Amino acid sequence: MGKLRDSERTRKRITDAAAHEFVRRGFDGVSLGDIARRARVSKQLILHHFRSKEGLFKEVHELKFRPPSELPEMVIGNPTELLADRFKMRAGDADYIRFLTWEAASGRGKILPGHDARQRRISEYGLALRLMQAEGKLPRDLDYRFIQLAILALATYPIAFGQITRLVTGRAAMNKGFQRDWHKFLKRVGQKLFKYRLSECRAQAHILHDRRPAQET
Amino acid sequence: MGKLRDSERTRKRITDAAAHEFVRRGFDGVSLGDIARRARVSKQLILHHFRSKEGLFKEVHELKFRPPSELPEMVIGNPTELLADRFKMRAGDADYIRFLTWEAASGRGKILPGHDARQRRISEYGLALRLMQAEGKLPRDLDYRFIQLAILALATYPIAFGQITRLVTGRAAMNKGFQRDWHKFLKRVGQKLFKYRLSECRAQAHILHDRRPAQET
DNA sequence: GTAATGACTTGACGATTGGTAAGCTACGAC
DNA sequence: GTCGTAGCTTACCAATCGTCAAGTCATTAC
Repeated sequence: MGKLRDSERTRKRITDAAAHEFVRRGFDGVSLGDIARRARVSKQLILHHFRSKEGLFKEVHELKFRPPSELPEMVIGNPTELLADRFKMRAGDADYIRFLTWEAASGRGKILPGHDARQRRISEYGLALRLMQAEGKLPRDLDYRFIQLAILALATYPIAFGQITRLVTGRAAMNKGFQRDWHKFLKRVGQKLFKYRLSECRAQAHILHDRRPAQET
Repeated sequence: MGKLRDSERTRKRITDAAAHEFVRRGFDGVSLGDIARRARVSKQLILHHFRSKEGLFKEVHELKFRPPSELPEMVIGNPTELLADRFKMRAGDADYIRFLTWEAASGRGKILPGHDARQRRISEYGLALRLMQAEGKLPRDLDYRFIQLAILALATYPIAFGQITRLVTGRAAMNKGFQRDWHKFLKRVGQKLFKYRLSECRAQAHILHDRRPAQET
């Protein structure tokens, strides 16, 4: 039964509402009053549970938008489907992408919330790619970090920059038809990019570069 | 010599300051006071010249971030360098990308400022790509609109999502070394993707799809 | 000259912002 | 029971938000 006072429940009500608002209008675009209204709670109660608007924001990030550091989800299947798979994941998590987009727009040089966990997660994925290269499942003439960045770019951009996707393709990024077609497109791109071809391997052996990008600016 | 009252000059001062602030902190993150301080002008004077904050924003978009509809810049050279060339352009226009990122984050479904000019510009580029397909300079098994979107994705994403680029590559998107390496990477990707190979052409002829994406959601 | 225009200043406006202080009251431990 | 803790409310706050109104003054057309 519902207790009249249940801090956990109200905290969840607040963070849910906050996540919804932050994703849609960004930190500066949302007022505590907006969140309070949506959570059906007084704004002072928000301040009571989370010390400030900033505190609420950090908590929301922690709860809703930090990658679950436990389950690794590192199931990497066929290398030619890396792109398409990643896009399918991204398409199912539009809110997260929106969050990342706000972060990208507003965060010039600021320290990232949850930096360490994210760094770890990303490095793991990069490591998996490097392993595939070592096994000959991915071309070796491409830096695995850049492959990773390219995967994220192709999987994320159409959803993040929905206005561009609409201008270019005439369809919304959330349109099911578009997502199906883009998925197919990425599969084909993945084949062209990542299929292991012995002939190419030999032909491009001379441009194999082992110079790895420096670690810092 | 400087006249004491020169509307054109002060308007420029204001729009310059506004562009700077809007790009860095977004519409909601900036107050008229901020802009006024940077332009060294009273905020009431801003309202005098542009009717409102909204009006100022639209004017700034018009002046600073609308593609110059005159010069076409449609110089498309070697198809395998489409990606790399586009990235070089983007890298030189970081402010514009930042502007696009704010737009992407905040503009869910809103009508775009300067929609028509942008639509025209983008369609022209798409047309150029289709022409290259017809001439056999680009693979025909990829929809030219998706090629266009992929080009924009790979050219824009690393700069727009600077925080991700840093996590993945360890370098800032504005780092010259990164830009050089990413440019080289895109050149190689362009070769793998867009080089015309007769053998593939024959092999993949059966999946040639003429079903074009529908025009609307 | 002088009058009109419009660039610019001053001073305030009501609303809303994030945040504080103090008190009330439901709950759980005992 | 009753008592302390903590969830929650009420009543404020100073600051800042975008905007308006009225006036000053430089410039220009005549």
